[in-house]
Amino acid sequence: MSYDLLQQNIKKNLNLSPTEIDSICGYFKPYSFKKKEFLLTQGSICKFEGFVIEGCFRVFTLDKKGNENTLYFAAKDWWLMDIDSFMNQTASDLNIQALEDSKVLLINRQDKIALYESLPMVEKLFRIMFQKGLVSWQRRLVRNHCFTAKERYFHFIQTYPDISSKLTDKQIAGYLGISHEFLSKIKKSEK
Amino acid sequence: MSYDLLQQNIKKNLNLSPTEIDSICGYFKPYSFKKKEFLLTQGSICKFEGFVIEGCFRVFTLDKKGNENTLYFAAKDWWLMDIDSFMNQTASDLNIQALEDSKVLLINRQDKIALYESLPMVEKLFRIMFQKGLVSWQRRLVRNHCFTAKERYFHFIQTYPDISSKLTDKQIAGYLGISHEFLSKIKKSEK
DNA sequence: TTTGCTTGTTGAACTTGTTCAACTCTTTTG
DNA sequence: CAAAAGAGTTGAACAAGTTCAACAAGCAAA
Repeated sequence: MSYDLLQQNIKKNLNLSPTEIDSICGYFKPYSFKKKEFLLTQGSICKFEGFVIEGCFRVFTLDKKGNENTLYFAAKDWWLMDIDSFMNQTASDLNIQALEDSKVLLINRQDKIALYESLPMVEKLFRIMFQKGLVSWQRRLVRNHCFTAKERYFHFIQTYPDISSKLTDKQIAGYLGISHEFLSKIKKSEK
Repeated sequence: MSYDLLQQNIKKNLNLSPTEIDSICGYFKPYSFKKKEFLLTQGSICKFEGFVIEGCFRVFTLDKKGNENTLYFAAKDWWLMDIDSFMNQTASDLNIQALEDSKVLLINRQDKIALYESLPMVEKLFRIMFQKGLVSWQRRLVRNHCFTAKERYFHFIQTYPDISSKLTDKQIAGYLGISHEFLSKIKKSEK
């Protein structure tokens, strides 16, 4: 069943009773996205927070020059959201697009609020999740400052072999913050 | 009284009763740090989470080459912590140093856990705080990818005029992820 | 006040990464 | 299947940022 993965993911973060986990999961509804379909486009308001069951998504911004800057990829077992737009109902800066046919479990804002209110432990769950997220973002920034593009590339493919194998080099370059031409040269230099 | 600032800061994040805010504040104890004194050094375990009342701190890593990489500065009204080391009691990667004589309110790990347990709303408070933190870190990464060093420099001094005026150019360069020589050239080019 | 340490400045040579354009190869789509 | 669009490669010229070294200026401590 498609809720297994979500249940396991919750358990990894916080030790909750099966009943509690079940009621949390009950708030999430399954949706499918076709390859290239958008779950969110910049300028619109984020209506859902999600958890990926199958497939892969790319979360990115577009700057004025038209450069795509990838914040992160969300494959199976990853959370997917524009925190700011979802919580504050402001226009989003982000685009979220399916890289392949994908399945997600989504919760809308009203239900998320109801979930927080009905089960106080959910506050703790997300407090822990966001806390872990913060640590990863801080580490990523340090890597961006200390490492060269080449080092960042190898760190990425070694850390996320399952995700990086699904991606085109252009997408990886967007994540690393370099041009795809330069990534091509990095790969050549290593052969 | 030195707790006013912490009370205000909590209120900005979550609407709690005065009683609740008071009991949260009760867990925090005031400490003073002399200029250049360390609140945390890398390799040791982070014993405290803190809130700055007065002065300013720098949170940074040291890579193998000896480059100082500044994650952030924490002046008055900022939180200060190594989340990872504090929660998981693992050796810290971070150094936290007072840039001037400073005052902080600190809470130790045992009390933080007790605080979470005694007042469930504190979970929500920190969930919201970490959520906001995550958004800022995501935005900072995007800026690092889209903006040049010059643009990042002016963004920083315009966004945090109060903090940046306390800092040396070397410290700002460490935050922006560039050499201090290059920052000197950026400043010259703009005159 | 003198000494020493740290910060900031500048130039030259260098490295890293970008941009643009041309070409090939693959994938998608009608 | 044909056509078009997208992905990857390569080279040349360029821009951004680093490194090193030398020097000046400011600050701290004795």
